[in-house]
Order: sequence, then C-alpha cells, then structure tokens
Amino acid sequence: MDLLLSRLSIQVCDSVFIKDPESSDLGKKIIVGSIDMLDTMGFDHFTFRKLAKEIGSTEASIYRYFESKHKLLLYLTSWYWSWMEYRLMFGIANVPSAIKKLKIAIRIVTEEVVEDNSFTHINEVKLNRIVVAEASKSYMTKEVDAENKEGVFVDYKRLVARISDIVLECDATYKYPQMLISTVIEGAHSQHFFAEHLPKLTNVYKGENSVTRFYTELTLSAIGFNEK
Amino acid sequence: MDLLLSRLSIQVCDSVFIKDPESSDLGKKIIVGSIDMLDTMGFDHFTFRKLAKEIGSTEASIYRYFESKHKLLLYLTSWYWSWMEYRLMFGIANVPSAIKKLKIAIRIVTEEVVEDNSFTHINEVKLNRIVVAEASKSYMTKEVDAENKEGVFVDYKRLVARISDIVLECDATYKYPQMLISTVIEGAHSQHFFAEHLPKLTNVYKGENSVTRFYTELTLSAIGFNEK
DNA sequence: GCAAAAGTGATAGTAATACTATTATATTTG
DNA sequence: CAAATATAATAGTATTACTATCACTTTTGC
Repeated sequence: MDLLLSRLSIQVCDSVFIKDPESSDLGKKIIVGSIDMLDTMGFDHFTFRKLAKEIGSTEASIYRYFESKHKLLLYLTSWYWSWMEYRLMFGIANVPSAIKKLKIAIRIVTEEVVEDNSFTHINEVKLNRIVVAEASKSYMTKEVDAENKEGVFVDYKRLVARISDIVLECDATYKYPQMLISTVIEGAHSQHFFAEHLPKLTNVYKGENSVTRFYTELTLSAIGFNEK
Repeated sequence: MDLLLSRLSIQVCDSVFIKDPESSDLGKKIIVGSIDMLDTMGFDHFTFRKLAKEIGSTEASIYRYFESKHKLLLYLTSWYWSWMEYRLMFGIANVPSAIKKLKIAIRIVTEEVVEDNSFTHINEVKLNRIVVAEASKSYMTKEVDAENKEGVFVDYKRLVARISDIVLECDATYKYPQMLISTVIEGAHSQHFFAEHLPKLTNVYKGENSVTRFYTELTLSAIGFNEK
C-alpha cells in the first residue's frame, strides 16, 4: 500500500494550523516528535516545552505552527481520519457487493493498526494508539461548537458519511446509519482501550480479532443480515 | 422514586476522597458547587480556586476533601454509576422476563435524565450532562492502571456486569456481553453529545427517543431477538 | 548578486494552574 | 473545660500555556 502512494499526500483542514507542518523540516520534526511523545506520555503530560527540548528547537518556534497543543491534536486526528478514508476507498475499490464493502469498512476502522507501512514520516501504529486514547478529548470540550464551525471535524464527518452510505446501499430503509457507524468507530476505540486497561468492561478472546468480529456481527445483525 | 429512598444513601469507593464529602456541610457544598460549575464551564476550565470562591471557602479547605479535581470527577462519576445501578435494580425488581429486564436496563442507561427527582442535594440532571461530557476523561489517562488497582472504577464495572448478566439470561451462548453493554453505555453518551454538537455523526428524530430506540434494537438484534 | 522577506533560535516575561505549608480562629467532643 | 478537629486566611512554589523581543540565518524575487 505504501509504494502506490509516493506521490500522494494527506490533506488536513488548514484552520488547525498556523503554518503547514508539511512545508518545512521543523514542521515535520514537530509532527514526528509529538507523535512519539503523545504515545509515550499521553496528551495530559505533553507540553510544547518538552517537545521543543526533544526535537532541539524552542517553544516559540513550535507556536509558529500550532496555536496550542489542542490544535496539534486536532491536526493529528484529522490526518488520521483522512488516512482512514484513503484506506477505505482503496479497500473497497472495484468491490461490487455492498455487504462486502461494509465488512471491509468495518474491518478497516475497528482493527488495530499493527504495521507501520508508512509512505510518509508519520508512524501510523503510534498515531492509531494516540487516536484511541486521546481523540475524544479533541471534541469533548466547551469550544466544540465554535471549532466545528471552523470545519476542524470535517475529515471525521466525511469518513462517517462514506461508511453510512455503504450501510444505506445494503439497506436503504435503515433509519440510523450515522448513529450505527459512529457507534462502531468510537466503540472500537473504547474496546481496544478497555482490553488493555479495564478488561472487565470487554470480552477479548485470544487468537481472534474480537473487536472486529463483534462490530461486524453487530452491524450486520442491525441491518438484518444474520448469517453467522 | 425519591420518597422511597429518604433513608438510603449512595456509597462511593473511599479511595477517591480524603474526607467523605457527605460528612459535613462544607463537603456537601463542594459537591453541589462542583456539579453546578462542571455543568456550566466543563472540566477543563474548572478549578478549585473558582469553586472555593463560588462556595465561599478556600482552596486549602477543598484539598482536605479531594486531592485533585480529577479525584473529584471520579467521585461524581462513581456516584452516578451507583445511582444508575440503584435505578436499574429498582426498575427490574419483580420483572420475571429476561428480555423485558434487558429492555428496561437499556432504557435506563441510554435515556437522558430529565427530572431532578433527587432524594439528596445532588442534581441528577446536571450530573448526567457532566457524565456524558466528561466521564471518558476520568479513565482515559496514563494513570488508569494504578487507579484501577485502587478500585476507583468498581462502580462502573459492577453496573456493566449486572446488565451483562441480564444479556446472558436472554442468551447464555452470547460471546460478548460486556463488550455489548459497554458499547451501549458509552455509545449512548457519545450520541447524546453528537446530537447536540456534531449532528452529522448521528440520527436523532424529533418526537422519538432515538438513542434509546437505536440501542434497544441494536442489542436485541445482536442477541437474536428481531421483533421490530 | 543583492536586498527584502521569511524562518528560526535564544531569552525573557506574564498570568494562571495545581498544588503545599503555616498559622490563627472557631467548633465540636470526651 | 481541655483537647482535638475543622475551617479560613494567607503565602509560597513549580509548572503550564502562552506572548514578546531581538538577533541571526536562509530563502526568494528581481
């Protein structure tokens, strides 16, 4: 999947950054360094001061790219959703059966990213862990309405819309496609987190990808395709 | 439901507080005041300094009850889960049918709390909104494993266990009862939040309790009871 | 090839946050 | 009534989340 894309780049809504981090070496260092640090120490303990030290730059320079660590998180999560959309479109290309497309989509958004097949400097395995643990903090704020108007959540909404459309292809009468898909995406994140930290809240069996199985069955039975 | 309980009180795991806030007037003011302020300004903007000013006390005094605002949030969410468990046990008492019990349970954990039928000083309507918007921040931290060992999440785990048991009563062979129930509870919170702030991620129709309907149908079809 | 513009680093500074410590005073209890 | 306990008042610290200034270097546009 990597080679095919050497001439492609993921676009992120430009209201989340002041200066595009893809446009310079320092910008890329900020992205690579922040992914490392967010994965290791989590969003709460992460600061621009620590990042500056790590990448051999200064706080002031980082602030020229992102106005806050919150905006940096928005950048990373948006990048991730755009990347997921790309993987989705690629995964379902030339697949004629709607139900097959739906199964592929569910698999893509629910399974853990394990290989860093990156075609860029971004480590998708680490980014996946960051999104699982921190993405909800990017919108669970009092500023969500103002930021939503600025368009910072478009990439996530577009991904949900695309998969919801596949749901409607399978069953045009289904009343809750967006609710179903956002439940699956958000739920899969929670369940991966629970499996690691609060196992009593989930059921993960060895030797099977339980989260993907569960959400695939859940989705299919919700729209009336029960063929376990 | 209020009157019946005038002699009952909700117990919260004592590792989340230094001094029980139920044991004094100041303690109760801290709880009432923090619920008001968290509902209004959100967890991120909430500080003990502001709370102290609001309730006419001091930061130092509040710190004698809770070692951090994070522990205070844990207290409030634990209280909420215990209250939910109480509502659940009351709601299913003397109901013989497992499937009816399950429907009642799903309704209780997914519908918005609209009436403050409080039998205490705690405003459950506000607390419900706080849990919807902030509860995930109480466990999405790097300290989750250490805190879990201290038992701070027992109330949530017990609620999930109780409803999972009902799922198993309906279908003893179902493989993912905990995963299903935590998906429903967490998902309902997300969907209520989305309905208010990111409506493209959900489907909420006027005149029906869409979230409860959706999760009820989802749960029943998951365990093979399709009788829409 | 050179002047202007832009990007970066170094340093300093501010207001707010998340606490801790100390002491005085008021209230409860044995 | 003495001792213990709870609270208020005040002060202080380290860290965070920024903003501002200035010097230096690199890029670019003509």
